[in-house]
Amino acid sequence: MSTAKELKEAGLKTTLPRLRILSVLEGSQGHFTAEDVYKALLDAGEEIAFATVYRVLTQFESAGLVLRHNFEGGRSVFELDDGQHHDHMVCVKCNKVTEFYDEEIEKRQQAVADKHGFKLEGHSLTLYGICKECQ
Amino acid sequence: MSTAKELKEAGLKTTLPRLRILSVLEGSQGHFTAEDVYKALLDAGEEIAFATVYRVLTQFESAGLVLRHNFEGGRSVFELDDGQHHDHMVCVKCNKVTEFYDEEIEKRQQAVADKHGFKLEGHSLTLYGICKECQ
DNA sequence: GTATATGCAAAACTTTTGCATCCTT
DNA sequence: AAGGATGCAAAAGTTTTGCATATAC
Repeated sequence: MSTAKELKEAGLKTTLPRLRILSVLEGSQGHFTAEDVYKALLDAGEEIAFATVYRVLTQFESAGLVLRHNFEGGRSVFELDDGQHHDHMVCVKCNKVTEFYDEEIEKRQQAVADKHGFKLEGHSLTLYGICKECQ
Repeated sequence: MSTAKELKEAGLKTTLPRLRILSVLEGSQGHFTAEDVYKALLDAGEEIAFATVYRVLTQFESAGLVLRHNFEGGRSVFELDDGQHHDHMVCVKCNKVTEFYDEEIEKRQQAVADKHGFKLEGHSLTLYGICKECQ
């Protein structure tokens, strides 16, 4: 799965800034604010404009390549969308983000929506607490 | 449950702006952006500064009188904290907010946290979709 | 009277946008 | 060559803050 191909399939031109941002998102952490991405590129010695980071992340979101989350704290957090839905646990001390998936929770959400005649289109579930390492 | 008493118990002086904001929050809708509160007061002919609305809401949050939510859309939403925990369904068309509570979801969240050695302190669950009226 | 709260304006932050220039195809 | 992308700077939107004045106790 070449990153260039991913861009093509999303209908986006293969440009250096986009490839660089994609490669950051594919890094180990998985969850990034726009600033995280910007700094990661600067640290790697790669020039980029902050506005471009936002524009590209927004395009990636529209193209379905990236998910955007609004955790507490006011800043958007972005992650690659691998198609596997999951929810998040965020450590309030170190900000580490851990993913999880619980079939029963998913089912109950749908049941709750159904009960209210609400047509469910998506959801956001985030657990806040202290991760094992920070306790 | 006089509102003045609520303020006293929270350790806050009983001032007119605070009483007015409290009375807005006690209104029927239940969920307000800072702007909602500000406009409600202006519409009622009561002068107030936008900064005061934010300051008071933030104080109320610290005092445990009010909960602050970060739904999609970037603006904070505030509601009185009546002590009864609940989650939210937000209509993506009319922005109406409906509350719900599901015991099973709560339990599963704790179970997920336990499984990861995560000390759960809170959570945020919001369902997005189209409410009955908007369909 | 003293401490605290408010109003106003300005600042701080995050995110978006206009426009000239540059790059991809 | 043509359309779209980037960089820069400025704007927009939300929330916070400094400071003089006003208010609660």
